[in-house]
Amino acid sequence: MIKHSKQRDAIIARLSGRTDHPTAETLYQEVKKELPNISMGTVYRNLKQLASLDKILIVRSPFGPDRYDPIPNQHPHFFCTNCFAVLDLDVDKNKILATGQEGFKGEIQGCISSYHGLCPDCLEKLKIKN
Amino acid sequence: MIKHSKQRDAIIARLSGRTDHPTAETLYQEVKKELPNISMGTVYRNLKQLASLDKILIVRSPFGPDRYDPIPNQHPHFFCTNCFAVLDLDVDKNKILATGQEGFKGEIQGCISSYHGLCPDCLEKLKIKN
DNA sequence: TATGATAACAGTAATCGTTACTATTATCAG
DNA sequence: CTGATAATAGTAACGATTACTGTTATCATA
Repeated sequence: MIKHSKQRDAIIARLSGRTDHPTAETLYQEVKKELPNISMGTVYRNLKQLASLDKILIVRSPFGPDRYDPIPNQHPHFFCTNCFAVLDLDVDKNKILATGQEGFKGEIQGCISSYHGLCPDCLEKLKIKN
Repeated sequence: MIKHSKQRDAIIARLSGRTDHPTAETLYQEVKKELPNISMGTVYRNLKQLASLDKILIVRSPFGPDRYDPIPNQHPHFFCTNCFAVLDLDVDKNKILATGQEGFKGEIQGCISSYHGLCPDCLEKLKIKN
């Protein structure tokens, strides 16, 4: 049975609406301003709980620590190798899932596809430089 | 300048030809039988070096520790949520890459797609049970 | 509105996978 | 052979995350 907590509220409030996929550390630092005594354990515990309730998404980064996404349904992400930004990509997931299933005898339950390279901003900056 | 080492040879020998995507720990335990004094640091160092020379592939698992693949070119993997096996999948990578690029203003340099679910073995065992 | 069960907490210690450090050893070009 | 240095074994440290523990907050029921 789930009980209400202001810590969890604050974490959700900080995460929702964002598209920058913050880390647990970032969320911790930000929520701390509002609730100075909150601890990392609380942040991790709640993020994990929210993910298991399909309210948010944990995005495993190929580089650093996990990132958190307020959009709960699995979707592809783009990881900038230059500035480490994480962007949402609009890819037809079903198309990719279908691609994977061809000739596979097991049961595919999901697909996580991540792209990497230079984000639009970094590409632009590089173009100006050269 | 790269110098030859029997430790590296042993690691390559143990990994090549395999399709089970062992962890660094597994390789360490196995190579240890041949070279009892080898240390984990040596295993990690060499695996990393080999990957940077595109001789092997580091496969980041969504569950546990990294897995290592003797096939050096990036290709999709299937992760069994039941037995944690990692399988190679034969998917047209270019198709997935193309899917990602639609309308994206940055520069996509690569794509890693991983599938998860039940591997053929686990699916079969589950079918027999029910 | 009390009360008791327990979910959630803060603070801290521990864990896991991996990387860094250091003094020694092995490789190899000249 | 010899000197430069890549690679090593052993160990310590690291970052991200999870587990533990005693206390506090929530909330269904009385």
